Amino acid sequence: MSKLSPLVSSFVGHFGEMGSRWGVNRTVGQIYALIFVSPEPVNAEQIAEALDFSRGNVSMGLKELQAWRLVTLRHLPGDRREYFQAPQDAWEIFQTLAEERRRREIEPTLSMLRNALLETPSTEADRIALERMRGMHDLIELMTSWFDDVQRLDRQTLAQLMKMGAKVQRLLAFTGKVKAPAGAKE
Amino acid sequence: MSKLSPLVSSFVGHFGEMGSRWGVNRTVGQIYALIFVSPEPVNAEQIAEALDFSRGNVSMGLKELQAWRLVTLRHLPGDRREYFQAPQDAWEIFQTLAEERRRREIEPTLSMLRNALLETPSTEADRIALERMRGMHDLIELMTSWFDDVQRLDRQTLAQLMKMGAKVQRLLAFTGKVKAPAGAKE
DNA sequence: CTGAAGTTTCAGAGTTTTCTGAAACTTCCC
DNA sequence: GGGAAGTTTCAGAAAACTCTGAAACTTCAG
Repeated sequence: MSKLSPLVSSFVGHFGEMGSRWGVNRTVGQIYALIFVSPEPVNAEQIAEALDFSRGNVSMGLKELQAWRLVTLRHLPGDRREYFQAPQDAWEIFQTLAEERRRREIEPTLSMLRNALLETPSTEADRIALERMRGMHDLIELMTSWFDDVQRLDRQTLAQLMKMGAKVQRLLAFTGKVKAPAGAKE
Repeated sequence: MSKLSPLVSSFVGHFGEMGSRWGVNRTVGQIYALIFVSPEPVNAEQIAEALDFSRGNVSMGLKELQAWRLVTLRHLPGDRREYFQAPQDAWEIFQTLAEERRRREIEPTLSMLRNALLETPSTEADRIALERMRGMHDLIELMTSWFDDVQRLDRQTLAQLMKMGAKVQRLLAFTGKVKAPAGAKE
């Protein structure tokens, strides 16, 4: 494990660089990348050696990856150390990421907006500000509740929906006509 | 403009705090928030005074917001200064954000993966690593091309799709039966 | 061309975040 | 309980990022 192949090394390096854009630090990105491509589960010691990070740093990084639910813990029989592996199911990873990002990046703002909307504006400027906040709030609510719905769909349906892509429009147009005759509003 | 109301002040403060989670710095978050709720377009000087930032900092922040396409430039007749305003259409904002994030957070990784997939693995470990990278690559491609499709839909269709939420499943199941009789694969 | 009004740049100071490594802690076996 | 193996914590060093303010630049009117 000590020396990484050029292939793995460049993958790991890229994740380190991108980490900060994704909301984690360099270390965390690299640790994840390494675990993701490792054929076998790896332990903290192996990670520290392969990436040349301090043991403490790896421990923090692993803790954060667990908080993101991006790695899972494994125990090998007859070995007290903890081994880590990354779920490989791409959909599952995507869902986890979406949920966590929502929790960290969207929920706090939604709750701030909800609070703000309880206020009664005392000036014209505040009235306008509140109106705009309401617009933002409503969009976020719509997006997240749609996301909830989509997450509840089974994979097959989801795959079907995605493969359809823009063609879904025709399908919807058709349904619209069946349910609401031409000229009906909305 | 010099003194912000408590309402606006807390909105602006929140955007400052969240900024780093969203991939911009505190200044940029606050400037955007201020512009977003301002009843009238504002100029750099007004922003600097309202938020108590240096003029240079505001200039950098506005540049970045323009790079994100989150603010637009306006000129008032008979005034040489540049005035900024935030588009208010929630869908448009959402689209812009999605596009920019994709460009910054996803495209670089996609192109790294495409490159990696051209390699021929020389060891078993590399072969496995490549396989996993391919999984990641394929999911990202699927997601982004679906996203392209959805972005091309008109608003009404999109709104309809979102309001349907999970009910879309029934619709798809129905189509599936029409097009591919029970038992057909996929 | 000149200078006033406005904007941008950037070196360096200030602040925040990350990382190390040693110490403290936990767990498990004998 | 004692101690070996392993993990976590955390103070302070190092690195990265942000912000200021003065200087350079741009634009425009006269």
